[in-house]
Order: sequence, then C-alpha cells, then structure tokens
Amino acid sequence: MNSDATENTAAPMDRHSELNPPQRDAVTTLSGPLLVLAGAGTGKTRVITARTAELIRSGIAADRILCVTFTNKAAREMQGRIAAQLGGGRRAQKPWVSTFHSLCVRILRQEITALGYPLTFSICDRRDQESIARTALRDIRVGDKTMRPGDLVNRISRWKSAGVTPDTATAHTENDLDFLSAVAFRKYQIALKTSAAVDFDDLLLLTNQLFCEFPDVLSRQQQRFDHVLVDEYQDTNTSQFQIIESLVREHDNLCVVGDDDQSIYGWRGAEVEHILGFQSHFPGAKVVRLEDNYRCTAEILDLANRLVRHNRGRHDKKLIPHKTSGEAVRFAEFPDEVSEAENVVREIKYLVNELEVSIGDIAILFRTNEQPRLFETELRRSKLNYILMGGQSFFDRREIRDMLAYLKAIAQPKDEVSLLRIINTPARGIGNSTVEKLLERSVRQRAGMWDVIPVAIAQKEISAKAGAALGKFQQLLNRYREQFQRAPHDMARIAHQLMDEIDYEGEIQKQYKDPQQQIMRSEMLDQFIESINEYVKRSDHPSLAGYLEDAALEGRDEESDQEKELEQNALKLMTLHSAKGLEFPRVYMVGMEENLLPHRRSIDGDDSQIAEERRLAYVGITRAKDHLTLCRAASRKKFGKSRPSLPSRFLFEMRSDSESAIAT
DNA sequence: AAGGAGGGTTTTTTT
DNA sequence: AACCCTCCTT
Repeated sequence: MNSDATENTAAPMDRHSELNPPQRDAVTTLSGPLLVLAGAGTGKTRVITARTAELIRSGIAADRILCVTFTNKAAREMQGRIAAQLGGGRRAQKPWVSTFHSLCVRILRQEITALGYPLTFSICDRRDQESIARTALRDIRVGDKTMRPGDLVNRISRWKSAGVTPDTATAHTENDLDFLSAVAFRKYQIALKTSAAVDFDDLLLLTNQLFCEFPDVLSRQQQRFDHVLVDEYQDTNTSQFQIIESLVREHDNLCVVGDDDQSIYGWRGAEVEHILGFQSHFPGAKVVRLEDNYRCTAEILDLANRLVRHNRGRHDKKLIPHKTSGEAVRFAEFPDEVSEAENVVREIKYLVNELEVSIGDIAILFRTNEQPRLFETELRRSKLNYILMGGQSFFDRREIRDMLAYLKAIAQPKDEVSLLRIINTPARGIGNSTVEKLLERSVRQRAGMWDVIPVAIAQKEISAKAGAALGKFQQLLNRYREQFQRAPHDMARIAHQLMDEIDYEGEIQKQYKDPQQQIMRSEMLDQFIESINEYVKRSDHPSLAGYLEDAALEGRDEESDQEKELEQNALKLMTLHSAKGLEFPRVYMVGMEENLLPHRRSIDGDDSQIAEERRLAYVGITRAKDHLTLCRAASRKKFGKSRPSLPSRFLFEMRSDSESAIAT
C-alpha cells in the first residue's frame, strides 16, 4: 500500500544520549565481563560501536581495544561506524577490529617470527580443503559407504574446532562412518603438512597451541589489549572461545554480544553453550538484555516470536515491537519453482516501476545456493538490477583459481595441491599417467613431488619427454619465484607476464567455445591482475605470500565506492546465512518448503538440527523491516525431475497458537 | 598425451 | 540441467 519505502523510522540511537536504558547500561558498563543478550533488531552492533567509542572517550588508548567479528564485511562496517562515532578529532585513533582468522594470522606471524622460526605456511581455502579431502578419501571405502569431500571437510572442521586430533578421533569411533572419517582425517592432516599448508581451523588451533606452549607469547598478547569485544558471540566455537578466554584472563574486560536465537552455525562447530553459559565461564558477569526491537513491524515480530518459541533450551526473551503496525505478512503459494520466480519478480517489477519503490530496499532470501538461478533469469529478463551476494565469489572462479594456484606453487614449492592443479594446465605434455607415477613414488618414498622426479627419470618410470616437460616447468616456476622475490612491487606486471608466457588466454579460447564466455573469462583475468595491483598499492611491504594470505582471508578485496553504489541500487539475492546481521525494508523468503527449509539433511538428523533450521527461518523473518512475503512452490524440480513439495512445518508453527509449542 | 563422447552424480549453510 | 569422471579414439 504505502508506496514509498519507509525511511529509517527505527532506532533513535545514533547519539549516545538517545540510547534506551538497557543500551546505555551496556555502553557505560566499562569493566568486567558483560553479556549483552540482544535480540534481532535491538541495535546490538550499535551497542558495540558506542561502547568502544565510550571506552576511548574514557581514556583507554584505542589500540588497546580489540573488537572481534566473524566476517570481514562486519569488521569493515564496524570500523566505519566507530570512526563515525568518534568524530573527526579522534580520527587517528583506531581500535583493532578484526575477524578471528585475521587476528590469528597476525599473532602467528608476529610471534613465530619472534621465536626465530621462518613462517612459511600457505592458507588453504575451502576448495583446497575439498581437493585434499578428495584424495584422502580416494582409497578409503567401508562396504559401499563413501563420503563426499565436502562432508569430510565439515566433519574435520568440527573436530578441529573442538580440539580433536586424528589420534583421539580414531580412538572414539562408534561406527564405520566415524572410522572412515577418522582415517581420512589423518591422511588429510598429513597432506596438509607435506604441502606446508594450514586450513582455517589450524589458524585458531595453532594460536591456542602457541599460547599454551609459550607462556611469554601469551602474556605478551594479553598485554596488548585492555578490552575485548566480541560480536555474534553465539557463533563462537571452542577454539575461538579459548583464544578469547586466554586473551582476557588477566582482566576479564570482555564484552560479548549475541543472540542465542540466531545461532545458525552449529554445523561448523559453533557452540550455543558459550553464550548460554557465559555467566559460569566468567563469574560475576553482568547481563544486559536488549528486547526493544526497532526494526520490524509488530506483525513481522509476532510471527518471529511465535516461531522461535518452538525451540527449547534458549534464553527466554520477548522482543517488543516499537514500530507502529504495518501491513500483514503475506503467504504465497505457486504451482512450481518457475512460477514462484516469475511471480515474485513480476511483483517486484511492479513495485519498482509503478510504485517507485527503491530496488535496493528489496531482498530475496533462500536456503540453498541452487535456488537463486531462476530468480536471476527472471530478473535479467525484467531488466532489474540485482546482485547475488556471497555466491560464487571472484576467487572461486576457475580461471582465477588456476592463476592463484600458479602463484601459490611459486610462493611455496611444497604446495602440492596447487602444483597438481596446474601441472598440466594449460597442457604441457605432463599427462595423467606421469603424475600418477610421481605421486605414487612420492608417497612410497615419503618425499616431495619434485624430489622424486630425478629418480623416476633414472628408473625410466616416466618418459624422457615428460621428464623434459617437467624440467622446463620447474624452471619456469623457479624463474618466476626469483622475479617475484626480486621485485615485489612489480608483482602485477610479473603475474601478467606469467599469464602471457603460459598462454592462459589460449587455454580459455580452447576451453570455452562461446565467445561471450571467452570475453567474460578474459575480463576476470584482467580483474585478477588489478586485484594484485590494489594489494601492492595498499600494503607497506608487498610480497607474494602476503597477497595470497589476503586472498585466502579476505575473499574479494574491499569494495570500491563504485561497487557500493551498485549495491545500493540493486536487489539483493542471498542465502539466509549470509543475510544475518542485515536488514531490508522488503523481504521475500522463497522456497518455504519441507526438505528445503528445514533442509532435507537436517530432517534426517536429530532435533537440534531442526531447531537450527528454525532459527534460520527466524533470522530470515527478522531481516524484514516493513514488508515480508513468505513463498512456496507446490512442486519443485530436483535432479531434473519435478516432484511435489510440501509446505514447511515452520509455516504451520508460525500460524498456529501456543498449543503446539507446549506440546513439543 | 589430448580431446571428445557418454555416463553417472549431484544440491546446505561459510570464515 | 550442469558438472565431473572415465573411457575411447586419435
């Protein structure tokens, strides 16, 4: 009805004096452990930033304050908000705002070098992990049971974040699957080690290990920070908890902010127990509850409250709406997923073109990454601007991964994962059989790939031709290694030269027949060179390893102003997971069906997994400020086949009254 | 060794 | 429907 997007009617809280009483309480409690239980839309990030600013005003040096976030995006945003809070005069003062992983890398780099060891590991990203997992699983099979690499990586990640090693994992197997994964876990760890690589979880584990084994390292790090603040505390896993606990042990000046109802990362090792048990971990902790919601209309909030009431074992809180009522939440049903996309997009087109709704105010949220495709097609057809957030990132594209693998193999000669990726891309006469033989020998001799080549040639295991190709390839890598070392400021140019020398463009022409694809891929490569350029510009001591580290931790580098503008004028397509922490005037939650939300794989699991899916739905609903539409399709295609799709159980739970809630 | 055809598998969520 | 893997031909 109301055609123009409702402006920020919310939260009169930008000024400190306009904080509501509990918020002010949280902001001005400056020492000791503090738990801020903040429901959705209650201004929790604002409390963190205001509190940080308050600490600085009270005389704490900014660089003795550490704010920890989970994503780089959140870190950047927080940095900006704190700067805004402090105003111009204190612009020079910047607290440390960092993700767990960047924090750990910084600590490791600093301290390991200080201990006199060379720091030469490379960081594996998710794709690398999966490819290691794939080889680890290759000849492991129990009966006909096999495991997908992605599942293994998740399992290993959960183990690692809980401090489980391959040894302890093997000791506690209860079934074949456990045993299978424990064996693969060991192989995975060995592969990482021989590649001189660490994964994301190792960064945290190594930091903890460093703290345990070198007390002076720990105390040095403890003395760096007088205050630590953690956002989204419900998502901390055990190693993250340990790091935080170690850092604040001496002074307990720890402020954590979170909402147990928004814990949606249990599958990767997050433990709600950390937020539920905060007061027993940190005796004497003060607890502040923020229950005044300034974001959602009463109708939206009512729905969210009703849904989440079906979960047990939560801090009971009730969000109080502070917005005048809006329109009713809408429920829509369509015959199939194509029609769902068509209709949602048609409505959006109408809103934007006829009612002058700003397209940047609209978001479509979904459970899985396969869902947005249809919406993309429809949006493009309707000539509506959109961005797919968090999807296939820049560094996930095949050509970028290939180039990165080159750089990694150059930076770290031991990195066999990267080496294997590019050893014959573009084709240079080193075929599968050659690689197989080398791999086999390297496992047998427990030596690196490069080390076994001379023997393999001497034994006539591989052809002279392949041997020559290998020699030439090694020379290429060595030559570039030297060049990158000699002129790190020239990295972008050297990388470009490398690309030309291996004729990667030619490879693209060969691989993709479609000329449009070819153009797009080439553009990607240009952007890749550009991203190196930007790295060199912003860093004091650029190095190849430094660039690769950034690429692994940051994903895409900071958005330019241009991109920010683009983002503002585009509809957002994103998963429920990546929507956490954001808000939009208009939200469409699509695919509200059994097997999708809750997802099939959590239905098969235990109750706690359904509860997590329920929280996911809760997160989605509470992203909406004014308008919310919940959509479902009566049938949906899966693996190319159309099958009937039932409405999500959550739809019934939201609409029914408390009886069923009590029954659970 | 390279390229292409055909067959089988896949889709949770992410720092 | 898209992707990956394997096998087959050259």
